[in-house]
Amino acid sequence: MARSSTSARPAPQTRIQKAKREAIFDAALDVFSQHGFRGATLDMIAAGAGLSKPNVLYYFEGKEAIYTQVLAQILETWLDPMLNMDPAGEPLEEIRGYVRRKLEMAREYPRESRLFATEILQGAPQIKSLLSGALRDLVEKNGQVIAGWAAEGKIADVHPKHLIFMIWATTQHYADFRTQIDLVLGTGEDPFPDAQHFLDHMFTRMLNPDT
Amino acid sequence: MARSSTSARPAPQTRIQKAKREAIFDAALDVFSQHGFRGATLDMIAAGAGLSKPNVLYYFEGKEAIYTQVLAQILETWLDPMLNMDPAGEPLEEIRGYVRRKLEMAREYPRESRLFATEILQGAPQIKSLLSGALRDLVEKNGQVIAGWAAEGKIADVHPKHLIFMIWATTQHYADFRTQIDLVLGTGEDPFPDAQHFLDHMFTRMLNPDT
DNA sequence: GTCTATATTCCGATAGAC
DNA sequence: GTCTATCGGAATATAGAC
Repeated sequence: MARSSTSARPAPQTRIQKAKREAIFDAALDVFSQHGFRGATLDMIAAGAGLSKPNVLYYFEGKEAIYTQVLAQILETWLDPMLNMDPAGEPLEEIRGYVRRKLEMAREYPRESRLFATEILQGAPQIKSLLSGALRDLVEKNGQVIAGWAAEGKIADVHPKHLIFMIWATTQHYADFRTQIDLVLGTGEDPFPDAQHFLDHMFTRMLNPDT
Repeated sequence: MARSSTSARPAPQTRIQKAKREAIFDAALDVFSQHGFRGATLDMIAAGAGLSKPNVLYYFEGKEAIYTQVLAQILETWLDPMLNMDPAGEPLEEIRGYVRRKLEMAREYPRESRLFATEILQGAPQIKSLLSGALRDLVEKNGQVIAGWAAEGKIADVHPKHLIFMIWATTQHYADFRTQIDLVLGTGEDPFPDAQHFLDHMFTRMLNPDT
């Protein structure tokens, strides 16, 4: 009679339970990123996970709990482990490397990008504090590194925070607006190779201190 | 017994009817752009328009009809009257002018931008044909003008379509991700003046043919 | 743990009085 | 034309058998 049966829902214990929770997570990411929170239904998530609806609710307290936990999970990989400029590094390489990693993220994790975009578009009801806290500090810190490089003449004199916004906008665009890009390009081809080359070229031109 | 009472809903006739339809349109744009189609409710729209729910349904055939018509309406001002490069114009001015007008649109019509973004994020179910038709042609045409300028050495040699994507991404970002921008900047200040100057500066650097 | 059946809430749409 | 009241379907969540 120690510590069992006290919590409302089981913490992941056995391998099987963990696997099912992950299947639900994955299906939920699919559904929420495509339809938004309100547009998603438990039936869709259950079907995607290969479970019945009540069985999904055995593992999670409810639809909102699933959404909150999925969002929290993706923020760890999204907000923003890659924004970590080394003041001692080669400035152009540091920034271009960040652009490359962000574009790689957009390519590999488009569902996460779209879910994040949906959350922001709707006013970031669940992650306001994270944006004004941890993310703000991260932008402040890295912005100062960039400003330092500019002051030393190692890169062009650009507004650091808007540069970061521009990197976010241009890279995430290839995940969030992928539908539009594919339809406008018309070809069935992967836009990322061209995008990678284009962005590398453009940020190089923007940051070149010698012009 | 000529032509009355045949259509299911009244076409806008009197001034008052037209005004109420516009009030509904405006409220619907508010609600749909913030919550998406599924997240919006007729009660929200009715409240925003100052009408009862059945009264809203007197003027429109249903929720989906409202959404479709609002979307069609905004596309006229959004997709994309500003993308009209003059081959005989000054290249840098043509492109910078387009950036400026797009950013101005993001500032003046953020609801339209967000509704459009939501529609694309969810796979553009209603406007696929428009994207692969009219918009695709527009990008093709203007892309060739830009490519011509690059071939003549009047601007740097950049990938024209990805340049257009970049303009869309960077300008719309200030409408669609405004919540994030405000929280990250922390100050309550309008980000658009800095954005305007920053983007003008950056696109100038990107397109300068002499480097 | 997992299911079928069902309770409950919410929302789009309609009926009908005025 | 506009309202109150309500129907009917959909979706979240629960009950209870197995």
